[in-house]
Amino acid sequence: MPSADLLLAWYDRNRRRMPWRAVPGQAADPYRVWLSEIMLQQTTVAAVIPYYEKFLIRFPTVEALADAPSDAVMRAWAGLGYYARARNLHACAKEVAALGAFPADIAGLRALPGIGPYTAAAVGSIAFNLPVIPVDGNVERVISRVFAIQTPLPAAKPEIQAHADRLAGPRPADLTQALFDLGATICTPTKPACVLCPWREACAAQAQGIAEQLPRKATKPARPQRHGAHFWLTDAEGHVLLRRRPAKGLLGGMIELPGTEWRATPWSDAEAHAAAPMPAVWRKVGMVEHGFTHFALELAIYAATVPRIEADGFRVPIAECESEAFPSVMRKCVRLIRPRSASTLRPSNAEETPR
DNA sequence: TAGTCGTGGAA
DNA sequence: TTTCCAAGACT
Repeated sequence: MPSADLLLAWYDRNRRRMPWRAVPGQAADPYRVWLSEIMLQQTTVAAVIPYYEKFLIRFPTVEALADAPSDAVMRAWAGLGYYARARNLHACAKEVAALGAFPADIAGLRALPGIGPYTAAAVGSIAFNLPVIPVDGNVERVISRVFAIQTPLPAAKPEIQAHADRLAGPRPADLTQALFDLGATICTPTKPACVLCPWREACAAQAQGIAEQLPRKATKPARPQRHGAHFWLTDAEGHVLLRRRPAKGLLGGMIELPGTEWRATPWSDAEAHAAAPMPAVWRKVGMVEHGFTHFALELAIYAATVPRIEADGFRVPIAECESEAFPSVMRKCVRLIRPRSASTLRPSNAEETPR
């Protein structure tokens, strides 16, 4: 059985500094812990930091976030991905503001939008010092190795959770962050630094020499290819036509150039012209490629200028479209047309212009 | 429960 | 180049 005290001693010597972490000895701010945990879902620390800093300046408290217009939240999140997180973040802030404070128990946290079993345990342990262990990718890897679990993921999750639960106990906030740090710096996916590991003596995988082969994972299906066409339509006054995507589903609530559906077969020029927002002399500008988690996307980009735009959507001055809530794939499309816009690729710091 | 849902950097 | 991966939630 691995020793929590051993891990905590290692943590006290090696704790990593991060913008959302409390200074040793001081209480953590539940708002900051929660905000960081939502952003860190399936997202690297490096990608999160600039967004976290920006959110904290723009929305210093959960009340400020709750009172902000939805479009301001989506713009601030644009580029970070998994946009349902931003919608749930805003909804959660409203509920917490109405409650007066974050719930200090697992059931109360779990009932909030965007907070699942992992995040409830993470916020519970880090912000409220509840004796629980959040099981994320790091903890899955550490537990799989320490106990030499051969069951492939995701089937092994219950087994891993059961082992993790038994580790809970002393200094919950530090123990949780110690496990994160161990997984991030020592017990890494490839080439784990077992020689430096505080749990080396207790690790079954290390004893068997199979640490790097764990955790085992079920093979994933191949990503299909999809195709679409999107349109850069400008008018004589220097406006461009944009659209807001449906509130739910892929890139829900985000802004896009008007376009076709994304299907398995490519769009011919004739098909694309027929699907354009309005008749015009369309010129093919180029192609944009983008990889999503479960499919690869190839977009043909067409451009045209007309005297007056008459189509569904809304028009914005071309120079101001940088501040729109574009997901990355759409920012790539815009960059194809306006190469200079690359400097504002991510994250957008432009002023908000509520509509 | 198995899919859906982004992104960019590392391997 | 392609694949893998990162502090998962929701349906």
